[in-house]
Amino acid sequence: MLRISKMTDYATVLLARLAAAPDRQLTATQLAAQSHLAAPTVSKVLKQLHRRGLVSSTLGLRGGYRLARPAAEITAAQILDALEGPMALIECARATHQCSIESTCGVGRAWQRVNLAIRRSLQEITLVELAGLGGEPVRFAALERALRGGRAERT
Amino acid sequence: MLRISKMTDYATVLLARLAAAPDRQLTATQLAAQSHLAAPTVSKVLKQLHRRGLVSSTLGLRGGYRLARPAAEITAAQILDALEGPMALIECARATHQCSIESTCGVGRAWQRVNLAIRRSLQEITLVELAGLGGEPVRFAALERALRGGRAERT
DNA sequence: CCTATATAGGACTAGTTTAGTACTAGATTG
DNA sequence: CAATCTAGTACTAAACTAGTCCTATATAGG
Repeated sequence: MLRISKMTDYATVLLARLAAAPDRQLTATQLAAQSHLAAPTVSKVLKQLHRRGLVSSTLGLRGGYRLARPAAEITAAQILDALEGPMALIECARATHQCSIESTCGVGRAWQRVNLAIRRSLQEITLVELAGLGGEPVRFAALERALRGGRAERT
Repeated sequence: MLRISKMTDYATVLLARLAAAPDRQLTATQLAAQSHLAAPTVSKVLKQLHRRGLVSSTLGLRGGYRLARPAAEITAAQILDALEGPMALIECARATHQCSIESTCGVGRAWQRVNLAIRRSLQEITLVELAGLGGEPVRFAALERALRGGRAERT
């Protein structure tokens, strides 16, 4: 199905809310209310985002969360990595792969290239675009550039 | 993690084997041996591929499987769809979505575009390339073209 | 100093999905 | 009619996901 988890989806929504109010500091409760999500779940996601350095937090009374850096410097790939770990379409594409037939099947290599292409495109999409703040829609030009750059060997 | 299931991975390997021997007819047992996979699992995947029309089969003694059409006419997207159903990064991107905050969050729309871009790129990758039969590696030019075509509104 | 409000971290549970197996039925060849 | 295939379905075990709860800690303010 090639899907991202709900948590990652939630994370994007929450980050988009934070991006829309860069100067303010929002609590987990506020974000939950804005997003119509359950408070404990929101809290969990924000904690994870903090752990991975995408948001900064203030403890105690009047505490809350805000983006750790400008929305333009947060990419879709970073969000995915933060919530789900480094993405890999198939096991073969991961660092420690052990495939007895890889030398003959060649499929792994092909998937790896697809994997890389998708990954690079996700690195070019920023939170600004995901949050719809840029005015313009997602820049597919960026996608193209990423893919073109990924083609190490010329055709 | 943005991954495909093992079954889909197996399907690709099996289809690659069939693509490598277009004139022959291979049994599930033979394919299992070639691929170092468990016979029942291979059988299950092949049955699914048959159901979705990617392979044709012959019953009875001397039966077996072969590709339903040339490898060049089987795409990565078709394989994914056959094994996992229509792909969608997030729930919002599916046909019957019900998201109370979609009008304000805008995130769903952005993911949908990413989704579409990936999907189109997968439609341009054929089994020939996945199986490594084309001589040339996966054509990233095709990926680019697909993405460029996906950009309905100009920048 | 004490309390209310926050985040931080971890443990835990229920539900769903995935992977794999087993069994029965039907088709074809010889 | 027997051997060898595929077809379909049902089932089980394991893994993952989503979500909740509890405890600890930090801060602001009375």
